[in-house]
Amino acid sequence: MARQAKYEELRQELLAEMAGSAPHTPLPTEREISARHGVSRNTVRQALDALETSGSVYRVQGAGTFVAPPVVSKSLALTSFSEDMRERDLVPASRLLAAETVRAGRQIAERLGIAPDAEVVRVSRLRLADGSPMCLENVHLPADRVPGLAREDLSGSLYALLTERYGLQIRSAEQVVRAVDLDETESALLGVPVGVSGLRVQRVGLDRRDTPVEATTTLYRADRYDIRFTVRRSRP
Amino acid sequence: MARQAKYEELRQELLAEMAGSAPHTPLPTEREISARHGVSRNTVRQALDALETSGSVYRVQGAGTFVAPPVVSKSLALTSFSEDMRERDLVPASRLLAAETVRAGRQIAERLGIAPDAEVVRVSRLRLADGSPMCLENVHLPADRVPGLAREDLSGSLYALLTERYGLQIRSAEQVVRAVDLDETESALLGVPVGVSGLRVQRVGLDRRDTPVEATTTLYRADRYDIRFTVRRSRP
DNA sequence: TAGTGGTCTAGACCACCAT
DNA sequence: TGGTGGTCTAGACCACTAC
Repeated sequence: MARQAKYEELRQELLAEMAGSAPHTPLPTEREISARHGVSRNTVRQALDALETSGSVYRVQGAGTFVAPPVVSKSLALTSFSEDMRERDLVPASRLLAAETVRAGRQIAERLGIAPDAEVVRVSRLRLADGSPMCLENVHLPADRVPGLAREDLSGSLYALLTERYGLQIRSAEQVVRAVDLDETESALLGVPVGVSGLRVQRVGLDRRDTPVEATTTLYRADRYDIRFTVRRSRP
Repeated sequence: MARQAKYEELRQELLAEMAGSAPHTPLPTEREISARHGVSRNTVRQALDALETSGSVYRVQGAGTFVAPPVVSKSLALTSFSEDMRERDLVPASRLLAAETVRAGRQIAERLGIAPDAEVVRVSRLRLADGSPMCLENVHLPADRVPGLAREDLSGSLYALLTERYGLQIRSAEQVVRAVDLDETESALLGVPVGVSGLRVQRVGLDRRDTPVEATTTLYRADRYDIRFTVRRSRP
């Protein structure tokens, strides 16, 4: 059994202690937290690093660490549709449109790093939030890595299925976001007027060896969906 | 003068050494890099952390650290329009549409955390890439923090001007991305047909104390612009 | 000038991977 | 099993902030 890391435990404790504090309230100094919780200062810094990355605190050298003001957006993380919807307080659901094995084709092959005539499993689903359409999702996976997938239960989380049934863990993803005009079929499925805008997210999911496992194109209704995130200046 | 940190120096050296290597080539072990460069292993890990975040290497516990395969997207960082275009090998330019002092109004006031009747400087610019329109940019700044801004030279980088002239450093930003239908005026300025889609990015720039400094809405041509980034699974 | 976060060291043990 | 990255310790000095 993998034990919880100390800095992770500390992170959660600090988050709980901060819960009632006003923005810009100073946290105890790193040395104080270190002494009070009986851990080294490096461990405290690991916990604070995580809290800073997630946008919960900010640090000013020479001054201290402070509770960050509430933000609209936390930093972007890789989430499944279900997780994404639950974070927005919406109830996720799914309607399977197609599940079949086909040849990859040039574009999918390039994204997955396989041969164009290799077989891929294509799973097409209409995803719902609070009972009404939110997006169209089209997933492609190399067929040899997911034998029998098309016959599995595809109503729930695909990521969970990949992990439990096939031992495939998606650890990161490359995404390309673009605005597009929806065509007639897409508009009809999403329940919006013809010709309005949609948000298209193309994703390539990678395993821990940075090898492509999944290529997904998702088409969101522009009137119900946006992407929120925090960015930081990297190197000055 | 601020000296360069050792881990930053090491990061650049490792990046240079990796330049010719094939994807998945193992790097030396952390202990080896440590010995060879005469730094502690923690410092090596700081350098590797940065390289992992930027998508240059990936690490597998128990196995090693490896050169990451080339990716379409690096992790998202806060960049100015000029920096963004240069990364895409395009030449940035600018046409000033308006620079004036106005009342904030409800929406801008909320984003900047100021009173609705407070004064803000509004700078509206058409931004060009390789000579043709790329986006419409509308920046709002609290007037009391940038006195005289409307009379400055606004043809170049606004971020540089804010830093040099007013000592304002934008360290992070919250962004909201959405697909929208362009109206007649917007289409005309961007040089696209009426009714096509645009990508709208709303940004609130924050200083090192997480205080809002700038609220910007940028409208990109969907046919010329997309957003690319890498996301990682956060906590399992 | 005192105190803060930022960087760095030289150890140590653990969890995990390949063999 | 031996070697890897992941975590952790107990120090130290530096750069910067606030007073």
